[in-house]
Amino acid sequence: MGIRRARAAETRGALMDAARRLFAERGYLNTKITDITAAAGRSTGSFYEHFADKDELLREMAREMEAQGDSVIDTENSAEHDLSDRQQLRDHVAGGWTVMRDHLGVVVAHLQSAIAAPPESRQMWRALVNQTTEFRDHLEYLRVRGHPLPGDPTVVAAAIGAMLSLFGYAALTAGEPVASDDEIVDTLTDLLLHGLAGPPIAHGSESGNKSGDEPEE
Amino acid sequence: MGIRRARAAETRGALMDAARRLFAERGYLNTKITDITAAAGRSTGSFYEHFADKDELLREMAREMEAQGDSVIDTENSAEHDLSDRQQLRDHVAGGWTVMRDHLGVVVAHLQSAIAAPPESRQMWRALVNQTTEFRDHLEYLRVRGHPLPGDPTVVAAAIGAMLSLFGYAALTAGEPVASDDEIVDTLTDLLLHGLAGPPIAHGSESGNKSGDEPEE
DNA sequence: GTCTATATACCGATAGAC
DNA sequence: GTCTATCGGTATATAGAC
Repeated sequence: MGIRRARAAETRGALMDAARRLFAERGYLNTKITDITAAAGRSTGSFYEHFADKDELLREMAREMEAQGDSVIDTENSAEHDLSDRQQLRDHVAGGWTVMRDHLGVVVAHLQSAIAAPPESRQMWRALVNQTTEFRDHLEYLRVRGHPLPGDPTVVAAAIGAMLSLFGYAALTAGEPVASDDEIVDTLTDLLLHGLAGPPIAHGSESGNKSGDEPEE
Repeated sequence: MGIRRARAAETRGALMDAARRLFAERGYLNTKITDITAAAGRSTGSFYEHFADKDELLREMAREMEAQGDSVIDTENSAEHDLSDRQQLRDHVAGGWTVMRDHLGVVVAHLQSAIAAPPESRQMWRALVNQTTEFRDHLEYLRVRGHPLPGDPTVVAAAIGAMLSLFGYAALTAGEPVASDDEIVDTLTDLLLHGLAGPPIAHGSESGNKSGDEPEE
């Protein structure tokens, strides 16, 4: 491999690394292309040798993320998942949470990009549905087996995706941690599994929750 | 009342009406001040006689909305609400849904504005917490009475707020209705009340009704 | 491929006539 | 208060030297 190509790949990588960091800090919309090149120690013009625009850069970052084996919600295709089983549901929630943590820049950028689009483009609904196809399949699997669902699987999946996306965005950019990762995953899992009514009373397990953390205003 | 003042109020109203429509269609971020003035049939400079900038216009729209008696989530201060009661929970969900429908422009603008801000500003988390203070209070009321919650009331309320905000945004801008309003409200209510596990086999409230509803096999 | 310099476009905001 | 005209700042994208 020639030196030129190595240098090129290096620049490309430097740009993407810088973008990841800046997107997580300042966000996608507020990060200018000159910010990225400056942070990467390259010139403005160099950017366009590798990407057509900021949007293509984001798509490349998403491609790379998924190539690493992570996806936005979950990747398991087994489809034989029982989301009414706490452990399996928790695995899904935890998986999504981890992805958001580890790829905060990409996730932030995606959400900002989708919501900055004109509402009439319907982009947000499409994004939500696309993000949750696996989840919807699992719900349909449940329904086929006679399990009662709160509503149409697509709608339920989208609602859950909306919760995870926006809550994740808010909590992971909140500065001080809202709670520990485990607490959050447990909370979201229990909320999604049994709702506010709580689990059927077998032995009235106390809601052993106590996070002395009070996020103010 | 002088003609000048009437004309001024008229302009102000025309600008706000145009903004409401444009925000709902094109969104807050994509609507330029000149778009608003053009749609209102006024000149660019006229805008600044009534509002310092687009942000102040939005705040005024929000003020007007709340002055009409609606708020983003709910306005009942009774605080003696039992969110584990389906009817009361449904009323809250339906209330929030109706507000989003009737003030789509303001709601769209608020969400876009909050999520377009730099993540480091922590604005989204603050917005979520502020939007759901009432809800959180109701949850704390539940907890005090010994009802088990999925987690910290602030976190649970924020998660629910995130779901309603983003799902509402997506569904109400999806073009063709995702489902009827009643279906959506019912679905969200049931999801939030009993989760994916579903209600204990014979739908009782939280009473000692024997549960044991777990999908077989 | 990378750089510097710049064209282009756009939008927010203001000045000043009426 | 409303208008027309314009300034000033800023970001994208390109041109052309190296």
